[in-house]
Amino acid sequence: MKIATWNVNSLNVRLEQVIEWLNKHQPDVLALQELKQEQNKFPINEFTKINYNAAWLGQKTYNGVALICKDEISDIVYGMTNFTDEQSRVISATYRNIRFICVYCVNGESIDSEKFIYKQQWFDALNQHIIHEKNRYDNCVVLGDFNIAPADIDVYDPQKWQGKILCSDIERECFCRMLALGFSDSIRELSKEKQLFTWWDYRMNSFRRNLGMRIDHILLTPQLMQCANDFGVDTEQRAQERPSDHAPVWIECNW
DNA sequence: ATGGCTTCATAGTGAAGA
Repeated sequence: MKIATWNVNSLNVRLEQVIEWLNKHQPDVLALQELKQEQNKFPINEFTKINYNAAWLGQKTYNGVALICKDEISDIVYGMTNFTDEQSRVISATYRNIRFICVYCVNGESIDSEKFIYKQQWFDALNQHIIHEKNRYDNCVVLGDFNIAPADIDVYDPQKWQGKILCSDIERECFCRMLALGFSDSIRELSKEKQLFTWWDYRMNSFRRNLGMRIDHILLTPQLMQCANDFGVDTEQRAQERPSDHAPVWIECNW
């Protein structure tokens, strides 16, 4: 089974690239973030045309998440349990008896911002949601744009970013607490201690200079982690014309 | 130099992303 996640930074702009990517890579599941598209504008026909199903949660202008799957999707939950959020950031669904939780986590702007308070509250709610889902399903995947670089190795210039948004101790503790619920950071484990990035700022020629961060993650429960055998970050996609600032990230497991 | 670019929005002295 091939499982992928990609923050597409507007599905309106990137639809053609997403369809091409699905055709080329044929993942079983692709989690998308930042659709930036109203619920009723989601181009479901473009996905069914190439034999994919989808569950999505959109809104105007910002956020928006989707799960694109090769086969039947069931038990779709929109948003988080016990947390009312006007922002469309979470969708959960079952595919081949595995629970997939697609997340577009709060950015937070800066650690002295109001949005950073929201980020912390939001992650508390996400943990509760994950606990709830994990009680219902043995095998879970939490994947998406976490907006957290878990360690210094995940940052191109840790000195410059020390204590800053995406890299603060508070955020890294949030990430650790999530793993402590019973998940592995699959890309980190499969790549060992190798540095790799999933996002590069549009500015400063960041991609060409490889000034990036690893903020998109695929978290796996133990049985799934045990059968994970390959992974990749599709930097070719980030190198294309008019790319998203995030690259697709994928893992393969014998499931 | 706390900028640089991209998207969505509106016509802002923009807002937000990461």
